[in-house]
Amino acid sequence: MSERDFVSAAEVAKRAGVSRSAVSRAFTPGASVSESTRQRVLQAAEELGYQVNHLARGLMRNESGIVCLVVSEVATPYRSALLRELTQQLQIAGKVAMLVNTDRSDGSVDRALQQAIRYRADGSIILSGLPDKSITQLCLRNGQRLVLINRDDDQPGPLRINLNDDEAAGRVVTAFVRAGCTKLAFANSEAGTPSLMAREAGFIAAAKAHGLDVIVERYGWTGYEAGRVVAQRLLTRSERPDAVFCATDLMACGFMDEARHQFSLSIPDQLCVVGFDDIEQASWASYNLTTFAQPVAAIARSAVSWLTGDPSSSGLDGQSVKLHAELVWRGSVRGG
Amino acid sequence: MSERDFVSAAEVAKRAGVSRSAVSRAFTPGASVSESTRQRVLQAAEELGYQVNHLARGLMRNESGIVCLVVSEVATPYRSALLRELTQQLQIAGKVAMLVNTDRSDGSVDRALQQAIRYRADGSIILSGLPDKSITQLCLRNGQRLVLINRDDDQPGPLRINLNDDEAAGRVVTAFVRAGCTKLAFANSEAGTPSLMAREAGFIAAAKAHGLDVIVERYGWTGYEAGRVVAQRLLTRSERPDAVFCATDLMACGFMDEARHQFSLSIPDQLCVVGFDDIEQASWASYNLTTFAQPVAAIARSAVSWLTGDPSSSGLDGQSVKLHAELVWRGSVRGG
DNA sequence: GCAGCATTTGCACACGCTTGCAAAAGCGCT
DNA sequence: AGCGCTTTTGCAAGCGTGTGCAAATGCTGC
Repeated sequence: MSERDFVSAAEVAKRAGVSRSAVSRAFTPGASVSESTRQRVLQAAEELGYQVNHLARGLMRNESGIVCLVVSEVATPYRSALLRELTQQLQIAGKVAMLVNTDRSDGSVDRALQQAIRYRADGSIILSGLPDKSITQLCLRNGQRLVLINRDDDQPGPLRINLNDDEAAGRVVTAFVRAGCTKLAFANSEAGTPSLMAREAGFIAAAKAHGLDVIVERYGWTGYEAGRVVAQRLLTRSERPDAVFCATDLMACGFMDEARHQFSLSIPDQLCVVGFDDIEQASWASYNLTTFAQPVAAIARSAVSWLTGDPSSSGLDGQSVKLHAELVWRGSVRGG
Repeated sequence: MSERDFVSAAEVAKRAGVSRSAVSRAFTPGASVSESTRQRVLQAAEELGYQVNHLARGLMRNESGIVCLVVSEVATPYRSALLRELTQQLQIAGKVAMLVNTDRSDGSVDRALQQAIRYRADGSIILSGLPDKSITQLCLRNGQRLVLINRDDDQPGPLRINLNDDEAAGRVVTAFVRAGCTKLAFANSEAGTPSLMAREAGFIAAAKAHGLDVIVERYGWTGYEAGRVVAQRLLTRSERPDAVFCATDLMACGFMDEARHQFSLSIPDQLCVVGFDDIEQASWASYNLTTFAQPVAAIARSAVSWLTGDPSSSGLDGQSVKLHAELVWRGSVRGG
């Protein structure tokens, strides 16, 4: 019972009365087989419960059909939404997703990519962290395609997908100004990833263009708790902000909860809030948060289509895609 | 550049001045190699950037190290938390997770399991839906191990992990009664999965034991929106419930938001609410929901340890594990 | 019936690895 | 040195598949 005994193409061949190559071809789209034998093979396969061994196929073809997803904090709303989108797109493209968790430790992403190489993945998509240069080289040298999402690394080779973070941040300032806010604050985390810093920089720059200063507070790792702590700090200042741009929806949720339940502030009357990501909770009645929608579907589509694309047509090298984050107006800013 | 050209064990062998078998053994824990040659091989491998080809290894050993996770609605808080736990445990156990999305369509789970077989996965863990009997047979016949989480199927073979849903539901009734509630309601979805139905049945039974009736309302698929709709229906009844047990935290969040923002009810003063799952949002200040914590870590541990366990010791057959959902007291019920 | 051609089929090798088996090497002892 | 024993090593046979190549088959038009 415990012994693993899969049915092989040879057995199917015998049952169908054809050669083993025939059954191989019957399962290879576009191969040279007559319709009659193809049917006979398929029938025999069905009866025996045969399934092509993708390990062996991958060994021969030198491409496994596996795409490795490297991600930390999978359980976070934005990450899991992106993950859903990616796996769906991959399945549609006939690939299969391999999921590798990373933590904050240094070699974590590198180990994930090693796994990818060991399974001869056709490519890897990195949602968190950055790979070491050496391992990136190793991947590329092996014909592994790499996609970096929202991690701006400047080495050539990988496809880099990013958003217009700074421009988006600029639009927040005009929204705040139009709402009559004057004391702007930015709630960031200490993670310091390029996209977070771009939002901060863009916000500050646009504020300066309006002649406004920005109070910046950073704490923790872009989660709900971090938002509460930052709120705690910002709202106890002598000069209390009347508008906050949070680097992340999760932080915005924490911020709003703290503002309401600990400081009894009313949103948007006394405080305007804008977030980023448009996670599901942003649309919940308790938050009703105006925020920027990450185009997760578009991100996934371009990642997958580049991974599965023809190498000659798309070019394996140093692409950079910039996508647009759309502002979703809800009720956390006055006068939407 | 586009050609995939991995370095093979043969090249490592040549560089290290040993036979190909030696390098194979150097990478196989517990194989018979002298420490000196092992070091030489490892060094050569390092220099060449060699990574064992797990496709070929899996082909030989007839076990790939892949475990397939079959799940729908990955982006849901409870699902993604379970997913995080599972992938972590799998990585610790030296396995790697393959993620397959399913939708509500019928053959969806079956297709996922076919993928698993094609990649000769060592086992599959099913978080959503139920496989067809025939495909289950196929899996088991192939020595694929199967784990079903919260899906009570009674066919022998797979490991079935469940919670004490009905007993838990009973404790909700005593909590409501102690809070002085008399008009009980149960907010369910139309999904009709065994665990949801067990919660409903357990709740009704315990209420009856207290001489109380329960109004049941079912709508949609256990999400936030479903919770709002059910609230809409329940709270417009002539005899408005003063206590609601929601089949799911997500539904509870929707329910609470609707109750507060559309019906201006105060929780827990006018309405007590209990949920199930203990998703992260349940602990957010806006909800502060008393609910049952799914022991996701324990679930993942038992699933993985059974999958990776010695077949002779654990026995491949018909295990059933029942785990305990712990009540987490927060502020959505009076008198916690 | 046969030449000429397109289509289909089978053979055999390759892919990169593991592992049983027997030969070789090391080692402690007389 | 020689024996018996354990450890290490290399050989070669697989694992299940894809695919180039040549042989075989089918088809068309005379």
